[in-house]
Amino acid sequence: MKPQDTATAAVVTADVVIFTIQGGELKLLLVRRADDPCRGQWALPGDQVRMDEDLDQTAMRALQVQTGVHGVYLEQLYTFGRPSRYPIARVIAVAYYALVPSEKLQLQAAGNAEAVDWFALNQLSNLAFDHAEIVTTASRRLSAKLDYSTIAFQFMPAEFTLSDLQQVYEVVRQEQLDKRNFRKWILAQGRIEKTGRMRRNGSHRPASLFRVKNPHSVEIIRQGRSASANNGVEHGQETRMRPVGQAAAAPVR
Amino acid sequence: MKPQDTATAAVVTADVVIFTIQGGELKLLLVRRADDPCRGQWALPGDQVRMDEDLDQTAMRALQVQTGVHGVYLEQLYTFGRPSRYPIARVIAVAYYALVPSEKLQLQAAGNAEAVDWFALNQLSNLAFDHAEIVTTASRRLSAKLDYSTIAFQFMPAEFTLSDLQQVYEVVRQEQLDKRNFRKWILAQGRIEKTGRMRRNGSHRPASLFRVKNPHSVEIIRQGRSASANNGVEHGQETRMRPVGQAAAAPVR
DNA sequence: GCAAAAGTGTTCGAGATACACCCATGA
DNA sequence: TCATGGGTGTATCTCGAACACTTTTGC
Repeated sequence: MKPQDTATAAVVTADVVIFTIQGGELKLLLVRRADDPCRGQWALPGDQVRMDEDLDQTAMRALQVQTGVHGVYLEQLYTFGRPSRYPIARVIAVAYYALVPSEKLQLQAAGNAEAVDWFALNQLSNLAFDHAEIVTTASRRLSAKLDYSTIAFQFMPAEFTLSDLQQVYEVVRQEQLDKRNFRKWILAQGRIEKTGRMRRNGSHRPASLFRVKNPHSVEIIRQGRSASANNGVEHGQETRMRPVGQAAAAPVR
Repeated sequence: MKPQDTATAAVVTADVVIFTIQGGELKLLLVRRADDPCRGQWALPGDQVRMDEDLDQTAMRALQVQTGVHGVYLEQLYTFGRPSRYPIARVIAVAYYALVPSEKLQLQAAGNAEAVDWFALNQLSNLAFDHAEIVTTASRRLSAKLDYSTIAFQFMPAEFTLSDLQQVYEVVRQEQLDKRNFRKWILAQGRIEKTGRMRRNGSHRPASLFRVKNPHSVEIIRQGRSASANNGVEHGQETRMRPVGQAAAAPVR
């Protein structure tokens, strides 16, 4: 509140946990650091917040520079600020997470990264700083949000099969789902529709392709109930539209 | 990631949205600023993050200094960092929200506040900076979290009636609930128990008093389902214990 | 014809919802 | 005795969970 009193200025960074589904695994993007501290260690992509830059913009910029993708789902996760989390300086990290469709993968090491690669979530080498903690938090958030929002669609390319979509849920939640129940459930939501095209993929029956009706919105599915209301007050479904290429506003959770 | 390159140091503050239930209304605590900028305007309590201080600690400190309470529920909300949100300097606010039982209210203007008071949520005068936006975000989070966690108990004093508790849900969600269904639902959870004592409160039948079995934990109630699993994999209920007087870790949502 | 994934319905049970009256007290 | 909030039970409905076989294709 009183920035002029004690000049406790800190460095603020935006670091991004970038998820994708690849080969039936949940993977995330790491960069090998070219600079000290922690030179040579794998870390989350991220960068300092510039003076005239919004936090979301920093996250998007870091995302774009490291992966070449833009217009993907990006949401603020949590802010990590333990004094000891970074050696020497006081660095506070505003962590974001992003979901990238498996089609958009185009890697390019750039900036202060000497290498970029995808890692399966359960086989991470030891990460720089407190980035392991950030990854854990992001995974939990992703898994939770899968259950009460339409975030899963953000992993999907423009056209996909129901098996593709089911796989997202299975990989993130780490459990097998029943095909019939999954299809009933996902179709009952009315958020996807058949494109009319089919994908033939091997020596078996071809699969119908679907598209998301409203690909750039992430909606909250289950509004809470907890106990029954006895009047007609309807408090609207939470919905947030997000222009492509822009970060989401502060989320409901 | 490279704090030494461009010295983009910012001031970081922790600001707290402090909720309580008072007189059947959801209220929050504001302070009138004694200093520029925005001198004389009402704002959220908060302070600069000190060099050796965790973000949670800053929030707790601000909370304690302004209200004299400690050991209440405190959770990080979101980080606000628009470049224009604060005049002159670049100030990034890590926002928290806190829930205070209605019994613990002890106000005292201190620090850089010339006055402290409670305001009903729907009659806020225009707040300093982007604090109105922060309050909106906090209210949404609170309302959402009521539905899928046991956060409501954090509003309750040590002993309370079921009507008291129901009122919390009604006030926050802004709708009337059916008494029978509410009691069935809340008792079926098995998280509260009768103390054996009664409260006599007026010219009507006395009410049984209850206590929370596990008052310092906030648990996630509804684990998501989305589609039925067909194997026995049980992924544990999310539960976080939080020592009294300490801030919560990064939440699931 | 055979391997491999796509596609499809029904039954069951738990929990959410709707709904109305008696009880204990103080004035 | 009356006004006030405390306290209780039942019927119905919705939705999630369990469960197995046929279809279409490529080889």
